[in-house]
Amino acid sequence: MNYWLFKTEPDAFSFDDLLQAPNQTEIWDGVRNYQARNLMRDDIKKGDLVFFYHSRIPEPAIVGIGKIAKAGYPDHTALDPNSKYFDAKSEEKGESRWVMVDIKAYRRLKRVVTLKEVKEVSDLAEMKLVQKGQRLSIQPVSEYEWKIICELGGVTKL
DNA sequence: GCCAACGTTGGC
DNA sequence: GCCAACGTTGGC
Repeated sequence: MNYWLFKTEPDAFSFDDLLQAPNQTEIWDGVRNYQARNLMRDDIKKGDLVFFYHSRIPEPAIVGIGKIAKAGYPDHTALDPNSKYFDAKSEEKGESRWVMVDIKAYRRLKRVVTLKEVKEVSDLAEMKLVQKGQRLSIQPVSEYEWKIICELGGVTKL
């Protein structure tokens, strides 16, 4: 079992949107960064748990937990000329060079854990989230960090 | 293969 | 909305 953190701008797609999706499951498409893609392709497995992080808002925060419902598979939006995620290079090749996963809502945190709080906890100082210049939209989270944040979020039992 | 120009991310 | 930090692109 591995743990991850996915960033999203809630104006575009929020944890509430995931809760309201059919079967509370949605494709995680549109990732166009090689590092993030490689994590989805190689390391993210069905059943892994994911912190849902809301970025680019006045108080960025971890708000919920999702579970990987389907491991990495080709992101077909790269081949769809009508998609905002269309990728000409994938089309040239005839196959998508990008990867997506399916994620299912699992648990809302009882309390959101803000970026500010994460920065204040010395045991979380190593988290990618709080490293300077870290923009990766999909990040690994250690089991230790996972537990601390669950505790801060009021989630004691998964 | 270098690197300037450009585009994106995301906290503030 | 600004802008620093990054990632990608493409001419050479």
